[in-house]
Amino acid sequence: MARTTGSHSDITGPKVREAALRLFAQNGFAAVSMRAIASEVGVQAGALYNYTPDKQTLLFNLLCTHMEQLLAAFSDDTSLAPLDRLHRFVDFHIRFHADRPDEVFISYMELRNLTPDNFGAVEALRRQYEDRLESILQSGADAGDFDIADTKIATLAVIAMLTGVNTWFRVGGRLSLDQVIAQYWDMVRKSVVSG
Amino acid sequence: MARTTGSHSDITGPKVREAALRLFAQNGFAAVSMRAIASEVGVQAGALYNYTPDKQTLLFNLLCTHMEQLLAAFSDDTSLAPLDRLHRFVDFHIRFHADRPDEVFISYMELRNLTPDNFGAVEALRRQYEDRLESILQSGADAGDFDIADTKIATLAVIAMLTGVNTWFRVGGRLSLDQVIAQYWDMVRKSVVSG
DNA sequence: TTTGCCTTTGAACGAGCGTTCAATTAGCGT
DNA sequence: ACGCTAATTGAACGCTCGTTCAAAGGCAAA
Repeated sequence: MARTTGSHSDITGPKVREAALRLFAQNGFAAVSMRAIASEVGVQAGALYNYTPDKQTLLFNLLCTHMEQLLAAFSDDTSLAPLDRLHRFVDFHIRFHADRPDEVFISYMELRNLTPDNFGAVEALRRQYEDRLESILQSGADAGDFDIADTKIATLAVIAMLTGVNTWFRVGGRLSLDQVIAQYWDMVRKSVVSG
Repeated sequence: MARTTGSHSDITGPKVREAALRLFAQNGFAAVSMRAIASEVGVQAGALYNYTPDKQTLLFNLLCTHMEQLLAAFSDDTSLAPLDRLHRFVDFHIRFHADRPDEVFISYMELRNLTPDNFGAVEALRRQYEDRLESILQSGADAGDFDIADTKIATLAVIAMLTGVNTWFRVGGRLSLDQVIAQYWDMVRKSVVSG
């Protein structure tokens, strides 16, 4: 046997990325073999190399795509009051991340499995995202709406807190996503305003 | 050659755990071979099996020991005011974790490489620690000192925020640990009190 | 219907993996 | 000084890994 009935690049390509994403998130990059990914897709391992030059690039593309979608999805509105901009950021961040648990997970866990070059590229994208939040906090601090000792630290503190939602939140759990967002917004708001 | 000059169990045992800890933190459990650990210690791979029944148990012991030391190191004082108890927790958590970056890192990253039984044991220890913080928040909420919608969520939010320090803090960086703790305490305090 | 390309197979490669174990020897108790 | 024990070596086991590639065959255009 060689080429099989129904085989097509447009179908197999996305399936490879989806299978790799799910398996990397579940078992970790190093613990997932190309054969395991192939088996999930329903092809032999060799066929994967029509869709990625190697395993490393497969991971890199997943992380890059995720970060680019994250940056593209959030649009700040600098004409709003800093507090409203922050509110929109918190709401967006929690929702976007809750929708993509696997992507978020590998973006944090598998960074060290990137080559130095690839790591640098992903880090640069992450920093861009952090800068979006920091500029909001800086605006609020400049306007006197916020009381923040160091905006860089506050940025990292808020992002860590919000991203932590992904470690425990499950749809259909005790609380709805709206309830979760409401409480996190309450805590974030209080933590940065004067008082 | 067989037994080598200076070889001794009391020396090699700790060296194995230290090397495994460092390498697991640096490269990830799955990416570190027993031969790599042995090489770091200065022995052959076979010698490691005098100190651990297998690689999995080596990881499990590292995580277990870390969690047990964490639990043993923090002593709550329920006679204090909730705000003071929380202050002590924040200070303790950041200092303890900043002192053990490798242990903290693998405790978060390598949980999924544990067998289900081992995972359950470590999870139980982690939950004990979270419960310590939650009881502080609950006390403050009951006393009317804190304004918290859901203490379980607030617990996870605070811990995520505090543990996030480890992803960027480095001794000798722009800020001292005391400065970092001061700002995090400010943010945590404001996020839970009324306002 | 034929042609040629695109996709996939399946075997193969060398390397490295966790783990075991008989042989060997350093160091300690006597 | 000597024998025992504990620590270590080094080779070997069967297995899986990422990756390559000639061969094969489905599919679309002509």
